[in-house]
Amino acid sequence: MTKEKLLLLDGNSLAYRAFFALPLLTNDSGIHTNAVYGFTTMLQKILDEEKPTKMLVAFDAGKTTFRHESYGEYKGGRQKTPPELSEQFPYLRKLIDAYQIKRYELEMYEADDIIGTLAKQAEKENMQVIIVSGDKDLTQLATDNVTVYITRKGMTDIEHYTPAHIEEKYGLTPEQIIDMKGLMGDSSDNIPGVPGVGEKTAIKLLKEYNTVENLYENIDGMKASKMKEKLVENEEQAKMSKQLATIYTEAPIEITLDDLHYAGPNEEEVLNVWQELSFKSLIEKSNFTMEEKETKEVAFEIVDQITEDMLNDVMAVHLEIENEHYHSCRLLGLAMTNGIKTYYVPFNVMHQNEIIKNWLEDETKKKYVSDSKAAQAILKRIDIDLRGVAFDLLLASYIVNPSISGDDVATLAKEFGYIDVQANETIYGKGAKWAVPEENVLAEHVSRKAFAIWTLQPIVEQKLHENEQFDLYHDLELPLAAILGRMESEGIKVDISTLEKMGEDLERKISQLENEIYELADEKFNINSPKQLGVILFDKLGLPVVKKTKTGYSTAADVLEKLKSKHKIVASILDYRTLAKLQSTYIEGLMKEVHCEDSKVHTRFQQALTATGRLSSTDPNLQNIPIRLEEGRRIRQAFVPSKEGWVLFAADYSQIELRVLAHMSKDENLVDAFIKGMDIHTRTAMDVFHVSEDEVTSNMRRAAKAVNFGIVYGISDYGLSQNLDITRKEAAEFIDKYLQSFPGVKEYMESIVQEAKQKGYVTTILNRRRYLPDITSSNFNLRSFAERTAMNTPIQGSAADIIKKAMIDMDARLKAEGLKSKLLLQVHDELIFEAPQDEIAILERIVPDVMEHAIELAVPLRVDFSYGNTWYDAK
DNA sequence: GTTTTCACG
DNA sequence: ACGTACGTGAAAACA
Repeated sequence: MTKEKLLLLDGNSLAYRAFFALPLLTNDSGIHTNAVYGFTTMLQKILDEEKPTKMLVAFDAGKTTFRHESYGEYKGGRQKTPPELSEQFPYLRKLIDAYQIKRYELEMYEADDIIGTLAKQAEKENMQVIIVSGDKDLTQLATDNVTVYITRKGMTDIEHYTPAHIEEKYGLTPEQIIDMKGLMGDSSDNIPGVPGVGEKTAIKLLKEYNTVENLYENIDGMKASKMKEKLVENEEQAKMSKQLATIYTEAPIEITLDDLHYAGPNEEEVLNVWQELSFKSLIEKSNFTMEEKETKEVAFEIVDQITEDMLNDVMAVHLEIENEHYHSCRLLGLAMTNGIKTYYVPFNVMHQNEIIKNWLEDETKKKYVSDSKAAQAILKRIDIDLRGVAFDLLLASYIVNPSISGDDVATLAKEFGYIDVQANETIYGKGAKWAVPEENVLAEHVSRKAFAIWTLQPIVEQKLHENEQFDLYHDLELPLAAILGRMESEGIKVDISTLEKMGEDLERKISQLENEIYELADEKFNINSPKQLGVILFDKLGLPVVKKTKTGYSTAADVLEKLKSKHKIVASILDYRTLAKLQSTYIEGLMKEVHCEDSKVHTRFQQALTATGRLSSTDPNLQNIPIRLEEGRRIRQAFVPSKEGWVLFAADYSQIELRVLAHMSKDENLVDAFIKGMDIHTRTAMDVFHVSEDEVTSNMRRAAKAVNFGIVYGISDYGLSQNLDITRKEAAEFIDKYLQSFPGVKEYMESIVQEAKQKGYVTTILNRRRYLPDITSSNFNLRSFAERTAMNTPIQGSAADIIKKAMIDMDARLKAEGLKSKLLLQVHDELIFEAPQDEIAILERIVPDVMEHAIELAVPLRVDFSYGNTWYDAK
């Protein structure tokens, strides 16, 4: 028989953990669900990984325990359980019952004691025991057969405490965890410990004296110190604290190990609870079987001929494509509905059909769609110019909440509680099993999508109005989608032969470096493998380990940079990395993306993806083409105008983010610097270092520049210290000096974090929102992250608003001036056009004009520009 | 599928 | 004490 595996869960602790780690989710009827949700994801993960044969969830019972008898103040001063959490416990119990897991609580004892008692019993029976909790106290129970899992940030990140791990982490045995707590106390349980003794001191003392008792037996030998006094003064308190922290392993429990057999969940029951709690993503992902959900009937008709009477003035339309690569994949068909009649038109019926082409191109015929940019691009390929888009579900959802992940209609619809669209995966399968289903199935699926868009249009628009975001959606994102669609369809020409030549060049250099590296290492290995490279550098060559990753040694560039002086091989590896990156990503990768029909790349700009409102670019990503180093920058020589006699014209905002910060903070000093047109980093250096303009050294300017970056990112001393390779203390001093010089910035940063805490979100100039649920987390890391995000998002997001507005204005201006010049790319703070040579003089006038006045700020916006025969030359 | 690294603003 | 700078995408290795 295989060994029994017992899983013991600390119900209260895990629920608390989940509650504070996750944002306050609610189900459709307004009940809070985040604690149950976190518990569930953690439970699923552990069940999948551990496959236990026995299980129990222990809960605390009642208010008083035996610990209160010896110490009345135990757990005193504790905040009342928030009502948002209390209301979740009944659901948690229901869920555990649905999983058919035993749960247990015992008067006068805590969950810890139940778990400790059972763990000891199980160990005697030679079982393998896993304890799961959010509370590190439980680690005192770890033995060779008992592992304690503690959830870290989020709920599914779990740290495994074995005696070895505890030894490594604290240098203590599991039993000494109790002594540690006796000495340092625990504020959350109101255990006093010895005042002035924290974790560090406690560990130091225990390494010398092993236990609290032994410490006091030998305390006379300790040399006189403030700490010794404290220890002597608080001997009783320390001993009592240790007692309080000790988990009682002989609780009078009335259940036995035999009662804990676990045979798996009642899947239907679990699904019912999930349904009740609106755990849509879990329902989606689970492979639990359930009788077919009663989805609403959607009557649809597959048409083999299109007639005028089918086409109304307002309809929802959905174009079904094979996959996300809409510049190359097949169009399968389209569905359209007016809410009463729904039609599915297979591709071969709509193809080269004048009636539907005319309707799709008719500006006065309003279309509700999801992802209008994709629709426009795919139709363009069959010579149809989509017009009259009046609603875009994808963009509207993104404006309501940019954190929504997924861009398919099923996912978006579910966000608004509409469940009658199936996931694409359900219809098509995935991976090798992917296939287009028979026409009836396909037609129903696509019809359901169109119907969902129709149904959701008023609901989502209402939400936009409520949030005062309708203008942002309707006047910015929606027209921008059409512009981006044209940019993508137009594409940018790539000179393949230039890339090929560079590739051959690189190939030679790379193989030479390879040989050099093998020679220096005295063996061949895969330089691309951080793991193998780590072995060579740190084990074989004995270089000092600067930084570790969670899987081993870090070999990142900043680490290697510090090792450069230690061994010749390091510089070669850095060079190799640079060239290998160029070769694989920018030569080979880019060539794969060039369409052979027109020698162009057609990127896709993701318009509903980033949390801040920026665009992103994929297949290929044209927003990260090298520029900083000359070798890489030459890649840009391969990007050329599409027509003879044309050039590429590039215009970029200067310091847009800091100007946005000046505008929003109204800091007098920062505003003044921009109004006077000063070099902002030099000006910052003058103020921070208290020197005159000509006394600013290049190092001072460099430091000031890093501080300015830090400010935009949501400053932290640690981050700045890493960037400048200085100590944290020095970094903190820099920041302090900066904030003294720019008091308005300081005030702004503090107020934006306060606002985020109060409202739960931050906004940009055009009222784009980003929700920050972690801003109130009790977890330091999560909260700090959210605070930095609160500072950064209005800046980055407002800059994104500005350039998007500039793109719309620019499009109108080009049209108004009757120019042939075309906008091709956007790279966050710059626009790239191709233009006939004879329009350059005009562009030099109108591009900066439009960009600089897209949105008026309290400081001027400044745009630099240039042009040339390739992207490289537009510098 | 996740992790590490590195390209950009 | 806690351990990260903000926002992205692609390639390669490894599990």
